Amino acid sequence: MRLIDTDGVEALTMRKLATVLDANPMSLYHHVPNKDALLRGVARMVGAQFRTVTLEDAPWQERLRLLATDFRTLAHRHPKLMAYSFTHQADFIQPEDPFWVSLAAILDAAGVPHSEFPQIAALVCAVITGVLSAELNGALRQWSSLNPSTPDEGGLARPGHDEVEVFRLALDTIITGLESRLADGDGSLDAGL
Amino acid sequence: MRLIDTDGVEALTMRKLATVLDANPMSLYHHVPNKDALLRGVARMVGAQFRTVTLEDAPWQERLRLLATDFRTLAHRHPKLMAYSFTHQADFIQPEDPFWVSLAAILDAAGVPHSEFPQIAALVCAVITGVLSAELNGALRQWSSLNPSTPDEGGLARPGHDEVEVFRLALDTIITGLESRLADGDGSLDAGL
DNA sequence: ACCTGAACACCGTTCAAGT
DNA sequence: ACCTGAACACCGTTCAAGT
Repeated sequence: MRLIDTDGVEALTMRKLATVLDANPMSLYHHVPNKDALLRGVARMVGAQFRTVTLEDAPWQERLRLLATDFRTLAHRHPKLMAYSFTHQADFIQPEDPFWVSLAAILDAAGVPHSEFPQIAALVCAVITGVLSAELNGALRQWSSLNPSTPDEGGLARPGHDEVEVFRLALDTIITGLESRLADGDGSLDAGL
Repeated sequence: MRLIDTDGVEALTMRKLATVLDANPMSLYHHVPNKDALLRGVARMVGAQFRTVTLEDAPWQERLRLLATDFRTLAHRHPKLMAYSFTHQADFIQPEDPFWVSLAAILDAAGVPHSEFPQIAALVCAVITGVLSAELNGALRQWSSLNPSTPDEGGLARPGHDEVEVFRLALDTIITGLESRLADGDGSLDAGL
């Protein structure tokens, strides 16, 4: 983790790891089948650190906001590893993970019909990890500083810490969108397609 | 491109490229400073292929939907490269790109106030590329097939092609969210924070 | 049983020497 | 001026040989 956090996942090398551990590079293969398995193991260890409090009786909107920001907090603790996991490990989120369990409970509380659950859950996961990885890899800051067509207005960019705001904005926007979807088609109509 | 499309970006090697081109590996360095610059160049060439028709007088919602699906079409033409670009090139979308120009025009038509433009634009880009890269790397399919807590229901997953639907769903959801944001705070209030 | 040195098949890139 | 062979400093992984 120290190697990954400071220099990025691609800087983690079986050989470097071995020297840090004062071991022979080949001894690692006694504990792990290969480098990919090692990275999956590390990612799962970090993922297992996820914690969130369950506000049973709060409105689902607030619970979802809390779940997402708790996830963001974890992601910022190991940005390099999480950015890597989001894009290289499609199975990073597992059904038993607290994150998924909480998400399922929240969507259930929101009244998402069973038939629509897989798609809505996938949508929420995709938006959260998508915005988060844009934030972690710098794209979010890049986009926030791109003005419409007048790039000579004021300074180069806004003061700073725009990224939390964009994350919150994205979260609020899909929450509002889900609200109105759940309001006007409770009988699970495939509205508008 | 042939090498990248078939075997992925990480399979593109200066040495392999050279043999495909019937050249000496070192001759490449006469045309390109290094491998990273080569990948940026290829990514920009593909990005420049983006085309979308401008429906000046259609509602902004429909224009945004079209922009996003046109972008998705391009992404699916070179999935490996685009997935790589999304996560490794924060400046993949440039201010002069048709995509960005169109997005700016659409948000303007939607009545997004100038002060909120950077954040809304970043939000839209993040959601589109985020969901798209989840789709390209397989995470979207993974999530769609994860049922709430009854993993023993019916078959293993839905028939197929769920992913377009999730993309459309995400798009519709943020559009609806933006609609209500633009409706109730036209004077650019920082609502709800 | 456990460990490990040497080796294999690769990388990106430099640089001096060729034409 | 342009090209390129050899070399450098790395990789992940195998495998036979050591203890």
